[in-house]
Amino acid sequence: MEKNLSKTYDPQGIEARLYDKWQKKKYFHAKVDRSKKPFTIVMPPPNITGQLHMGHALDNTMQDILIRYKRMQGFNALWQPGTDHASIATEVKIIEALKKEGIEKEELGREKFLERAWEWKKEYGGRIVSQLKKLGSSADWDRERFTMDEGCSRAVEEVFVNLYDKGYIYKGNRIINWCPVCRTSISDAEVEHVEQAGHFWHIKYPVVGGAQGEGVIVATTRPETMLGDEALAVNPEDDRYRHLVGKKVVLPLVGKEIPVIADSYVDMEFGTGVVKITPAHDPNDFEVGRRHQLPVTNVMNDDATINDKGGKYAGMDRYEARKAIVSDLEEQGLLVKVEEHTHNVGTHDRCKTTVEPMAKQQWFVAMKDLAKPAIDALKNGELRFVPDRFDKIYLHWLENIRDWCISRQLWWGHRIPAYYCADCGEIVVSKEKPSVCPKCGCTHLTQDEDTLDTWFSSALWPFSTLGWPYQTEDLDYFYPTDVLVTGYDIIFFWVIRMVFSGYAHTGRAPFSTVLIHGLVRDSQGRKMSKSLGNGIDPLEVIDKYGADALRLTLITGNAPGNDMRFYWERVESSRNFANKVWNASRFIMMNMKDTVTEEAAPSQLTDADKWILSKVNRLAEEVTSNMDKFELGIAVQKIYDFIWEEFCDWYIEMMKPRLYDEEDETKPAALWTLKTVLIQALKLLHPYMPFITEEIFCTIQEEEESIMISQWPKYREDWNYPQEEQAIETIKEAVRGIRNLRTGMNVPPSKKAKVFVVSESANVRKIFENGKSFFAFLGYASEIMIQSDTSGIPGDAVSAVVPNAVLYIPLAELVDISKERERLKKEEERLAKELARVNGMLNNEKFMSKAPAQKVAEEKEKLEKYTQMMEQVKERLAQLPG
RNA sequence: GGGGUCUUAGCUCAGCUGGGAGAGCAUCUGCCUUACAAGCAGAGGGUCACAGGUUCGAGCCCUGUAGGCCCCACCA
Repeated sequence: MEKNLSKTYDPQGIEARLYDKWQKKKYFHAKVDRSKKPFTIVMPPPNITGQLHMGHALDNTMQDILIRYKRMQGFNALWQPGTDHASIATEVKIIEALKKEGIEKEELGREKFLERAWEWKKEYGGRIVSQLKKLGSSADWDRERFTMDEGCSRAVEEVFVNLYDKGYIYKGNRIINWCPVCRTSISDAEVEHVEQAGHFWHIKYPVVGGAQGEGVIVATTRPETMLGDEALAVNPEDDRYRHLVGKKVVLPLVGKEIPVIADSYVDMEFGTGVVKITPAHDPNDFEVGRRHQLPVTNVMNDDATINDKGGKYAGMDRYEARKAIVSDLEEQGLLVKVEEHTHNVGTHDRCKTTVEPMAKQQWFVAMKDLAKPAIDALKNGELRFVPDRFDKIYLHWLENIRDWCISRQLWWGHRIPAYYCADCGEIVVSKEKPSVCPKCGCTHLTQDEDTLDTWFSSALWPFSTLGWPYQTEDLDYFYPTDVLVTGYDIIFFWVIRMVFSGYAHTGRAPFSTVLIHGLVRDSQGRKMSKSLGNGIDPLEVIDKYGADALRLTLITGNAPGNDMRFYWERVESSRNFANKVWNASRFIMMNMKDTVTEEAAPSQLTDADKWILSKVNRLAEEVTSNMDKFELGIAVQKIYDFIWEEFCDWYIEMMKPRLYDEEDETKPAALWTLKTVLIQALKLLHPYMPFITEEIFCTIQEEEESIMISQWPKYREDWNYPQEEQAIETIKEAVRGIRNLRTGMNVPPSKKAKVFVVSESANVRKIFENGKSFFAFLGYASEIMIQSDTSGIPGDAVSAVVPNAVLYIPLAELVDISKERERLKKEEERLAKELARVNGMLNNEKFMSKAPAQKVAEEKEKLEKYTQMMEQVKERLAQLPG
């Protein structure tokens, strides 16, 4: 079965072919099967507007690793994929496209606009899905869903009506965050606070009936809002202003009289201790206004220009108005002073526009009660974050949660299922449009114009995709899901909302573990962004180096929840590893030829075979344990090290003499071991590097269909060979000793030399005897002499001391006695240090009485080993002439 | 204002429940040894930010300090 493979691994072509095969074979598809345990992950639905970026690549690689791992472990693994309609992002794209055609959204009309949006979705919505496939994602595409498909929309209606009926959804006039550019309300989670340099304007409000020039000084950062002032407030404890409470002041420029009120909200220490109260444009003022029954006067239009309540300022943009107002105040002598002031300004996270708090009629979800089970979930262990430091972030947000503004003044999205009666004003919330008004019986009903926050539908994703609100088999079997993988940046937007929605509508947490990852940054640590132009396209990386290399790069050396930097050099080194795996496999297959390699009996295996079997056995155990703890980076590092160092650099090299010798009786055992260990390693590597492992597996294992449905390696007690492991480690040390000597003397590998191994231990001599052939090969030896004493060894040989043995290489013409002494002295020094440390511990009574017995035993063993080596070094030094 | 996190080799980072610090890249030396030069064999390089504490033992746990980053927050 000789195989011809190219000299380097070329992912191009292989990846597409294998992915097609997997899809055709339906390996990704999960069906309800009560005989198997389910393992479910829902994919965070990427926006239909999106293009694959590094964040997606990392997020989906992690999910694919977990899914492939569980699938191989025999779980019925479902990775539920789909896309998000992304209301505002998509709407903006459509508007842009229309603009290019010279069409305004409004003139097109709602219906036509939505047609355009669906067309757009049809054309571009699948783009990111095909990109995810390039990454190797083994999601169940047969189950692909869309947040606005029929089922998900049905779930949205169900939830809305349900929460409304229970009183959790209400409509009200409250302060919301308004984006004047997007012309829609946004939720608190979408507001980003950015520090900005501004001014603190001190304005004098004349007291009604007061003396000439008497006034109250108020400091504000936003003078334009004074047009909507309804009061001035002072702290009730503030002696400076006590006499003013109950009096009236004149609102400058407007001329209307407003009261001075006392409210403990006012901080006496800050500013002048007097606050202007603008109920319509500040959340605090809104609350104060409510307590004091103040009117709510909205002075702005939706584009943040001043409205007709603003008198002469009407029509001006808010910043123009600010300038005009300040200059008018100055003219009237009411501007007392201006200070520099930096403060945090709320901006819309997607367009960076400064949001305008405004009182408006909107729909809200009352959060307090709904948040409770989500808080308890963490405390009673139904839900956990990995890493657990995100617990606090989650809890803090939930414990301070405010009602969620869910209505958006957009067209693309789930339209709010509320209907208004034109005749009597009745509001009907219903899944179906009512034909008549239940109150007055008329037929003049119109649906609410607004749509829902995009996160309202994605909050239902873990169960809406499985059939909810219907009690489907899928829902019953696959829900609740197991792990949710996402970045820390969307805990507030999505994770929290899924959790409380899960409890509210299914009575359970939608998943038990949230695995959090960080951001992929550029090589300078900056966030990758379109505006900076520093983004690296994962598809470009895949084209150049392959999906496996990209995946390995994203997972290696990265701890959960931590950000990472992207370096091309790291992709290169991942690619190099792929190549290493490729060539090791190629080498093994080249040597297999027609040899039938049946399972070798333990008696046929050499020490080296048992050593590597034992190693791969423990590797499987450790990797499994790491993966169960979501330590993907640690797991893959171990696989990498095993394959490259133990398997390639040592084991394959050890095997070469056996493979090259046609007469060698142990050759079949060697081939069997090579193949077996390779396959074990490939399986462990498969979740991380699915393509290359599949390609090799299918070439070497013709009888098996695919590595992705093969069985995950399990620890086997019969592959545990501690003694053989020890034996090979001894020889490895000897090989290193020889190589060090030779390098020190600049002896090229082509110059072979005789090597003497001297040991008083019959056991050690036996170990070397057993490993003689590869020991000679690895140590560039022309001949190996194993003996119990130094008889016959030339006096001018160089030597190296290893545990329980001394090696001698007679290289008369190259030996430099002074260098030899220097080397030995150095070794003596090192051993002395080690001995001092070990003795220190063992002579420490407290250590002896308190340290665990195993640790004490370990140290005693070391003492023995070092003492023995020290003796050898001293003896050797004494032998040296001069 | 509150919270989190980081500070480990020249660079970027690992280091899982405390038991004598690792990787990749970079640097230096020698090798085209019939799987791999995208490779092999070696080497150098770290007071684990600083100061205390707990412990037989601390990169790891506790307290404080300094600096960086992030998140949350209704001082106008």
